Amino acid sequence: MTTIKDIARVAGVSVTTVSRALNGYSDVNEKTRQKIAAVARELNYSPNTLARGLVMQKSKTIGLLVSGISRESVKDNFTFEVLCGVNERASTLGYDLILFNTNTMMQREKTYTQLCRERRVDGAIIQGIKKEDPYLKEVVESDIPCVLVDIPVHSNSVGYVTTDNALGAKKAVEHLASLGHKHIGMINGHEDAFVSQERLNGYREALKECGLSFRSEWVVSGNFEEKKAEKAVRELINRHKEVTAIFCASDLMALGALKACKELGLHVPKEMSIVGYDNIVLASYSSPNLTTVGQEVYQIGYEAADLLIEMLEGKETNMKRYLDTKLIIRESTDKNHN
Amino acid sequence: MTTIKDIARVAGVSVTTVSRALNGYSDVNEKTRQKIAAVARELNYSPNTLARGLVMQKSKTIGLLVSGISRESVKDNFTFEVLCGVNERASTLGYDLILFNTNTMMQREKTYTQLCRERRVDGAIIQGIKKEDPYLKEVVESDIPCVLVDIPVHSNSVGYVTTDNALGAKKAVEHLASLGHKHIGMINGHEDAFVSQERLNGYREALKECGLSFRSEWVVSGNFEEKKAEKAVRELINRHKEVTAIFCASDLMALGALKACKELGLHVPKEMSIVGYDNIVLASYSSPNLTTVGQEVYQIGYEAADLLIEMLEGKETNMKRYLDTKLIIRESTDKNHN
DNA sequence: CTGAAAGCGCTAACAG
DNA sequence: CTGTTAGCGCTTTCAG
Repeated sequence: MTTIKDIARVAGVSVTTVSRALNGYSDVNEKTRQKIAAVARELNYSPNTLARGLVMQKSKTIGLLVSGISRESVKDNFTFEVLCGVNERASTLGYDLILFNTNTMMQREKTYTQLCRERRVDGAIIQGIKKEDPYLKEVVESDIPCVLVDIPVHSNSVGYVTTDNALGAKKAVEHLASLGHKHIGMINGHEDAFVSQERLNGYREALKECGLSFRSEWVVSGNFEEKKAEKAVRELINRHKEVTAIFCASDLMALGALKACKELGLHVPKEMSIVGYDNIVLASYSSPNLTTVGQEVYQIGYEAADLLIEMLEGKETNMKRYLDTKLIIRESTDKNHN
Repeated sequence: MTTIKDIARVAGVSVTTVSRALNGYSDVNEKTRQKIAAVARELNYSPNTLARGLVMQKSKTIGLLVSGISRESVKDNFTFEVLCGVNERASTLGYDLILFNTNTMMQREKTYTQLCRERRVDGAIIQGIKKEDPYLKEVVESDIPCVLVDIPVHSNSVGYVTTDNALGAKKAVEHLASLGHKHIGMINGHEDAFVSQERLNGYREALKECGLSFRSEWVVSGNFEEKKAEKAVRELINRHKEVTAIFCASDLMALGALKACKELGLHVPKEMSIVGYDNIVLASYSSPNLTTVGQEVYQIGYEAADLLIEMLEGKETNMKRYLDTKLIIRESTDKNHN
C-alpha cells in the first residue's frame, strides 16, 4: 500500500509538501502540485484515514446507534428509513457511517460512550432507545455530540429531531370527531417511549377541544406490537360496546386492530373506524387501507445527520428540529353510523 | 481522553506493560495486571482503535457496500434484512460495520477499492450490485477480501453467498404446473441481475420437465418494479389470452401483477394464478396473499458476515455458501379452471 | 516479568 | 514555496 512517503520519494519532495499538495493547500507551487498528483495517481495512492484521524483527532465518522436492527424490526422499517436518510446526508457531506447495535452492545458489555470513543466517532445519532434506558442518561452526560431521534432531550452536546407527536395525534382524533364519533378509544405504545406520552397528550387535547370526554378505560396499551394490539382491541371492544372509533399509536397496531375487528365481525369502517400512525408501507396495502398520520421518516434521518454535522462543524444552531406530520385519509375511517 | 501513557504513569509501569496487560498477554505479573486494570477503570480508559488499527494494519471493520440504500428501496426491505443479518453476526464476532453507499460513491467519484482502502476495512460485503457494474470487475480484481450477495463470482479473495435461484424458480413453476396450468408466463427482473438469469433458467427447466412448451413471448421484463410489472402483465394478458398463470421474479412485481389483474377484471386465483419471489412482508398482507418463493434474507446477511470473517481469519473455506428457498403456498394460486 | 525504542501514516508548527 | 522535526496512541521486537 503506497504512502505519502513513497510519493515523496518518487516525486523528489518532502512528505510535508505531498501532504499539503494532496490536501489542496494554497502554498504549493502549481508545478509541484501537478507532479505530486501525477505520482499519486500512478502509484494508485489512497490516503489512510486511520492515520489522519489519529493525528487530527477526528475521524469523519458518525456512529449510528439503533436498537431496532434485529430480526423482528423488519415489518416496520422505520429504522431502515431513518438509516437511509442519515446515510444520504452524511455521505454527501463527507462522513461515513459506522453501525452500532445496542443489543450486541449489552452482550459486549460496552457502554455507549465506550463504543463511540473507541472508534473515535465525531458524533452519534441515536434511535429507538427507551425513555429509561441507562444509555440515554449516559448520552446526555457525556460530551460526545449527539442527535436523538424522537426523544426531545437536549444539553450542551445533544440535540434532537422529532415530529410534533401531540399534534399528529390531535389531527387523527379530530378527524374521527369530525366524522361524528363520540366514543373514541386509543391503543397506545409502551410507556417507555416519549412518542407514546406525546400521542396520548394529543389524544386528550383533541377530545377536550372537541368537547368529548376522556375515559381512561378506553385507552389500552398495545406495546407497539401487532399481536398485542389485536388482543387489546378485542378486549376493549368487548368491554366497551359504545366505542365506535380507535386511534392507534402505530400502523402496526392498527393492523392488529383491523384483525381484531375482522374476528369480531365488525366491519371497518362501517362499524368501526381505525386510524394508525406512521404511514408504513403496509398501511396502503392492507384491506381496508389505513387512514393514518404520516411522518417523513427518511427526512427525519436526513435532518438528524444534517443537524449533527452542523453541530460538529461549529455552526450556529438551536439543536432542535421539528418535522411535520400529515393526516392521510384512506379507507379505514368513516362517518359514525350509530 | 486518557491513553495508555496516562495509565503507565499513574500505575508506575511502562506503556509496554500496560499494553500487554490490557490485551491479556500472559507474561505479566498478576499483581501488575490488576493494578493496571484498576487504574484503567479509574481513569475511564477506552482504547483508541484508530491507533491500534494503524499499527496492526487492520481495523476490525467490515465495509458494507449496498446500492439499495436509497429512498426507493423501502418497500422491498431485502437490503435492510441483509444488513440486519450482517450486523448481528459481525458484531458478535467483534467487527464493526461501516456503511458505504454506491450512489454517493459515484458522486464522490471514488472507486470501491479506494473506499475500502481509505478506511482500511479488513473486508467488504457487497449487495445489490449489477452484473456489468464496473465495480464488480474492480472487486474481483482487487485483493480485498470480499463476499458477494447473490452474485456467484469468486476468486482468490472473493466469495459469495446466495440461494439456488434456478431451483427456487423451478419450485414455483412446478407448483403452477401441478395445478394444471399449461400456459405459464413469467415476469422477470432486469437482465443485469444474476438472479434474473437464474430464475429464468429455472423457469425454463421446470417447463421442460413438466412437458410444457417455452414461449419467449410469455416472458416479459418488469425490471423488479411494481409499476413496470403491472404494465407488463397487462400487456402480456391482453396479447396472450391463453396464459392462466404467471411466475414473477419478485413479490413487488407480483403485487403489480395483482393490480393488473384487478384492473382487467380477472379474478386471482380463480382466473389467473400468480406466484411471487422473496416472501417480503407485504406478500402476506396483500389480498389475495401471495404464494411465493421464500428466502431467508436475514440468514443471507448472517452467512455473508460469517463467511467473510472466516476468510479474514484464515480459516479453511471454499468461499461459497448456498441457502435454501421454500415454496410458500397462500391464496394467489389455484387450479386451472379453463 | 519489564522497559526502551522504533515505527504505523499522517499533519502541523516552525524555520528557512 | 519547501523541508525538518515532532508527535497522535498504540504494538512489538529486542534487551535486560
